[in-house]
Amino acid sequence: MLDLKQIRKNPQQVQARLNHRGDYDLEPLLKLDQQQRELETARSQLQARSNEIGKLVGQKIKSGADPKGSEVKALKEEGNDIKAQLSQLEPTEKEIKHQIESFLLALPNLPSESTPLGESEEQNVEVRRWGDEYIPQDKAILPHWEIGEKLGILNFERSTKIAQSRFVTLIGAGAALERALIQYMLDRHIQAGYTEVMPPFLVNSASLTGSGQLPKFAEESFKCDRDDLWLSPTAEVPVTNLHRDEILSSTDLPLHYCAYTPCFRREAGSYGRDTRGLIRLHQFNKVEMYKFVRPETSEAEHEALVNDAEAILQGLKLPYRVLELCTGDLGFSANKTYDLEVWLPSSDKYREISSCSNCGDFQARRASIRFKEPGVKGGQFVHTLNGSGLAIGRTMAAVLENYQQPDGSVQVPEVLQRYLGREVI
RNA sequence: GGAGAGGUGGCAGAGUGGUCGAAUGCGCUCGACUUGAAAUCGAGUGUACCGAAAGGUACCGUGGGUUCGAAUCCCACCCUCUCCGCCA
Repeated sequence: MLDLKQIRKNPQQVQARLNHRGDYDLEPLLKLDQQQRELETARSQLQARSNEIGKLVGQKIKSGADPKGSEVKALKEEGNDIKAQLSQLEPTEKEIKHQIESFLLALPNLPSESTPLGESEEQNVEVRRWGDEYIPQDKAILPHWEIGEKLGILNFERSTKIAQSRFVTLIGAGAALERALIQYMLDRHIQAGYTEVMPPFLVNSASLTGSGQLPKFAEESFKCDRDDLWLSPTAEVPVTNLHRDEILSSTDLPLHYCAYTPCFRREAGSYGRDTRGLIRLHQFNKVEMYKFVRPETSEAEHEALVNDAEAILQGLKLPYRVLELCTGDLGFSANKTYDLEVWLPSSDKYREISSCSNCGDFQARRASIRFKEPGVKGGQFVHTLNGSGLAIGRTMAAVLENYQQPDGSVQVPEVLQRYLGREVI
């Protein structure tokens, strides 16, 4: 959520930065804000008098005045009069406040100053590449779903029977490989100082609002309708809300978490895209990294976060590149994002496997997560960062494709061998 | 699902119609004492909004209602805990 005070103070500047992201008009918000403040002034003056009357009546009666006498009666009448006026003002003000709130909740984060300008992914900027030497040279490369089905470790067809399309069942070595990837990633991040958490996979509406998925992206998540619970689309949601409505001590910061969770996404509007394989499923596993940090450290923490995600790909010897997203491609809550794209030889291109975002104080404002310096009055919002480290299904796809052998088998990456207990699948 | 208890400041916990934004304790901050620390003593210590300031307003789970006046009374809802049932 953006800071209303900042918008009020520099409307043109905020508007200009929002324009880089899309079509947003702050005019209605500024009008509502103006109205709200006028109403608030009028209302609080009436309330002040009302409070005064309340006290006066109490005093008079206590000091022996006749509760039914004319003096007290006059005060009560004035009190009733004020109440009548307030009953006009209050609902109007409340309604306007709601409108302001809804408006603010629908505005995306402002891009950071350093984010490249652009309208779509075409304008994303490649920052670096790694692992060219590991790109397979073999021409007869099969897509991962064919490799998986041949080896009998992935089954899509039967999954439609169990659930729908866009689900997969992992079998035998496939299931084991998935587990091995999860554990390898968690172990590596824990080693790097992240604290593992395993949160609830169902989250309530307040949590989704706190991290930025609601109200705008309700269509993206599966909902358990009778319970105000949703299937979490990413661990970012529960982990953000681990500290919702908290005032942390500055000595607790930074907080570095990692979490394995399944992720559930409706993928509404992506019909026809990536219909085969592990790339776009309604349910997938992911290991997520998440940081709560002091504002002045968030940029450095962001760079470190990307490096932590890269470390996994490097460990697995999977070729990848790092992109910085342009303003038009930035996610709703992010002010700056690096995407990691892994090499998928079957389609002869890089595909997103991790997204590492700095959200600044955007989520902290929504979820009310502050920190306080001991001995200093007042608190300030933390900065939050999140990054996939990594999406497991897509990593599996990359491993199957990059490690496939001419005989149809798949070499197990060295770092996974001790988890899997075998060298070849 | 059934029965009961309860939701108050960073935490614990008092408060059942008026000077209650809220006792007390803990914690925290500052000061005194001390070589230093502990202990002790003293002072201070919620959040948000409006305002240049003085100051004002709101907030005791949420939303309504009664009243001149509500943390306190009434209604509805939500949540948490305990016991029973069911269950991995």
